Amino acid sequence: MFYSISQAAKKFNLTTHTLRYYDKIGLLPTVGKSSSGLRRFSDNDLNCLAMIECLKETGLKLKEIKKYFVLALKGDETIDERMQMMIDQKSRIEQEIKSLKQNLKKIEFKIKYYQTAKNVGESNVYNEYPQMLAEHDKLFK
Amino acid sequence: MFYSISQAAKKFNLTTHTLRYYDKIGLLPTVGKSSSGLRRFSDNDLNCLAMIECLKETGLKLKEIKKYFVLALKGDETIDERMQMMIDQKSRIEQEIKSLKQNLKKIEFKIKYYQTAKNVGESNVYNEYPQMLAEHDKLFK
DNA sequence: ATAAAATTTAGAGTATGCTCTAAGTCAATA
DNA sequence: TATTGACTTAGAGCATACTCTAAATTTTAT
Repeated sequence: MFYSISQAAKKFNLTTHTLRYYDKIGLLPTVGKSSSGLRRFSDNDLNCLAMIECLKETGLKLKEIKKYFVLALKGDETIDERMQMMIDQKSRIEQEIKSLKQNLKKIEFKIKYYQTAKNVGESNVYNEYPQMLAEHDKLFK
Repeated sequence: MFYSISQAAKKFNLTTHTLRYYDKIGLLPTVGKSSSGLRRFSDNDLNCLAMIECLKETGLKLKEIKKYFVLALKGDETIDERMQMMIDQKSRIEQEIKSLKQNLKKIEFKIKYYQTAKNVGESNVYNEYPQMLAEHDKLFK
């Protein structure tokens, strides 16, 4: 089963422009062409796209993603290297989740701060509420 | 207490170039200048920088961060708007953490897949292990 | 057969966030 | 006093990831 570029784009909420751009930079090395030059996306190409989207969403640069697929194309002797890329990516994601959780706490404090400020009717809560100030310092310093 | 641009940069692991850039785009509206034109970062300015870093790390664009500080400068009548910005940002962060956790699972599957492939001594594990294929489909489709 | 819709290419343009350079000014020290 | 180092500005350049255009070709529908 083959898909046109717009069918493939639709499946991943991308534009055809984006898919052609990915092809151009070598991110889709297995996508074929029909006799008249139209791109034909196979099921395997769609699996690649799913992986591209996954890696993109976790912050991997397109250059790195390309490196991954180029390695995959080389065959079994690159398994170790590809596995190491995924292990590295795993720890980057874990670190990112950790960082987001910490920053979420700061944002939640800000919301609480604004609620207090609204109740008190003034925004200069820091001076009035030493306890809040202490909490602020703990979070932001 | 005041800090030079390089002292401020050091505290936040930024370059002086970056701080001047932030100043230029209006992200540091309260930073003053000495009589001879040198920037003077107050403790409050450093607090702003801490908030800028927090918002940056959670993916907010500099334009939005600027909007936040411009609102803060306007005073109490913008508290509601600023609080809404933080509430919106909170849900974006929560969504982002969710997405990262899902993608982490996919990466972890890939690692497991490579380990299996290594044990079996071939990379075409999908055909040999229908169970793994099913797991792959569940994660990637 | 023909018109409309989809595809192709090369290449230009855009948005974001820096990053660096050049030329000059200012402050501290030997 | 001279030099070193930090600072200033304007503005150019860079990396990433698209995004769009134009002109030509192909496919699909009537």
